[in-house]
Amino acid sequence: MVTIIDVAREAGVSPATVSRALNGAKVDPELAERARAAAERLGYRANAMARNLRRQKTDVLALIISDVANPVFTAIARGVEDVAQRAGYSVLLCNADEDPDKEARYLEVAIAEQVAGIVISPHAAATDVERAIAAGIPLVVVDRPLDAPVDSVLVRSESGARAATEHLLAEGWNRPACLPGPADAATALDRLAGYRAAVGGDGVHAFAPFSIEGGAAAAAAVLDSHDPDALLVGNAQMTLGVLEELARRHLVVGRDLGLVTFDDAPWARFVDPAITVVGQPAYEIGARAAELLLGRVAGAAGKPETVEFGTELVVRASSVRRR
Amino acid sequence: MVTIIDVAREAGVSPATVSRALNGAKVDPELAERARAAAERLGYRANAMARNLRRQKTDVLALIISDVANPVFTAIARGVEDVAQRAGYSVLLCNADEDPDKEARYLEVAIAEQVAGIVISPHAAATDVERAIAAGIPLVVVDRPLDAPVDSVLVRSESGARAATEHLLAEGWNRPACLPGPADAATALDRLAGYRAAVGGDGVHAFAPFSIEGGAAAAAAVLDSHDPDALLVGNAQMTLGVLEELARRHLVVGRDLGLVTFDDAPWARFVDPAITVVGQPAYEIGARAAELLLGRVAGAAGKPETVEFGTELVVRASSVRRR
DNA sequence: GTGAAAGCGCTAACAA
DNA sequence: TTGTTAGCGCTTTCAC
Repeated sequence: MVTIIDVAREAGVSPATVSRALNGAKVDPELAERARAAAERLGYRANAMARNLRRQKTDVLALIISDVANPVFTAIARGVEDVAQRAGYSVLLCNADEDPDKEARYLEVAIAEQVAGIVISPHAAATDVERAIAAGIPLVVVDRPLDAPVDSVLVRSESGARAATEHLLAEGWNRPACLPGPADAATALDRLAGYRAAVGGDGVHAFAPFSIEGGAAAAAAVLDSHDPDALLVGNAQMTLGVLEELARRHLVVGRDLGLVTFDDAPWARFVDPAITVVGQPAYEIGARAAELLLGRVAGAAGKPETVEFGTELVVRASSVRRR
Repeated sequence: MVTIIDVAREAGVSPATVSRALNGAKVDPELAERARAAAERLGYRANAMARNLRRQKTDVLALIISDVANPVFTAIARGVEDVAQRAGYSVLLCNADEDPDKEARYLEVAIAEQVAGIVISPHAAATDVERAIAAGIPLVVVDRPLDAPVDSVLVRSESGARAATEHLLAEGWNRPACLPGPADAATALDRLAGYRAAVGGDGVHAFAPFSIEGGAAAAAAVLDSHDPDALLVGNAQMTLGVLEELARRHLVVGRDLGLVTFDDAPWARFVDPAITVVGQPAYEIGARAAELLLGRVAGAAGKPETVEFGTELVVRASSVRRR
């Protein structure tokens, strides 16, 4: 490893001067040039660990998302990354995989690595972020709210679910059921609440994980126990499982059953029939979260802020009753 | 921040003893317990930067992938993560987004952060990994080969493309065209070569980026200039664009046109018609790459190793001619 | 087995 | 402006 001392020796200046030259502080142009040339010649890369240790801060943000396979989160990641990149931060992407243990482990890693800030989509509202806060690391929550006073960038899931359900009812599907997701996810509960507001009662629902298997299981559960004529599904992953289960039962979407799902996955337009979705502005959510976070990193004080984005109902064939 | 010195003071022992106790070195059980209790009481988290600086190594691997939105790469990521996790390493996931600049930037970050090792799916065969190698950081390439002597975990794209094309021909599609991907990606060239071997000539092809837009553009190009009756598509993202373009032209897959694509995306079974795919063992690729890398991290010497996985043709409706 | 002390590579305070 | 020096928090000799 070539250190700043090697460079200093090579350039015939002091390590401090090399450091200043490479970090854009005021240095005699001639010496700066010598330092730069020497660094180049030796292929010098500043050791980030040493620098960070000394500076007591990093230029790395951690983004802990609940599922990389979910297109919503990859879009959020893009938003976070673009904003962070532009501000000179790199983003450490961590995939918690809807697993609270993994999530906790990544939080610990983020703290140990002393990241400048954390964006997290917590698996459950009870996720413990105390240690991060205690360590003085700014933290912004996305997608799912948290039982803690932190900055949040959320989506009005409830009104989205309500609008979607009303749309189903208006299309003549009179017995919609709701597959909101896992019972410990706040967004799932919000969706269920919106659904219930629209049906004007308890309705029918089945909790299940945000996964292909979860979707299949939940669909099977409501189809076995009740006789729904439409489904409101919590996310795109689940929808794949739902489609699988429906195919198994020879049920045709748009004829036997109406379908609306959360998340406008890129493939939603191409399945048969095309799927009506409740779209979320995922990229913007990520970007806004990163902006909020960078503000805190820069020292912005004040109460935790909550930003809420609306959803957009994109009507396609799956929710329109075939005549 | 609570440091090891605070803990030492609290426990009435020396910092060295605390360090030893917390890292499982030989310490008197009684003192060890006191140290552990004090650490717990104070909520002590070892500062990873300081530790790494001192130890001159990290327990973080970097995984630089070309596109998080591509299900193949998220599956690879899972494989890498599972193996790394089990060995006590965390994985820093970097999304190069098929952008050589971003890719280079992440490589620099990985070097600066002194990661223990790097798994990378390089955008192009010319990607420069010299600095990483010069810095002594072990590196394993996945999915796409590199013009450098490094460990690689690859897929036999050529034979996969060949088998897929032969399948199309056998199904009676006599004029298949190939949309292999971008001209600077080695896998794209391999796929083209396999296709050409099967058609026994140059055939028809159009290069385009591995993206939805790329797929649409490439499909438009071959449809405008030639009259193919089948398409072999380079990846799942592109296929979404191809489907879009075909819909725009009112061409029906399975009737007007046969279709086979690389990558068994989770949605491939559900689009209309279900898509015949050349599946890759993505998870295993990631897992194998991580194993190889950890071997090198642990000091395994020897020539660069190349592991090749086969592909699997999964025949669905899109390539079967409707009667 | 334990503690004192050195030092990883860097930057910031201080002197010159 | 530049160089010298101290020290970020940790682990690891080296004495004891």
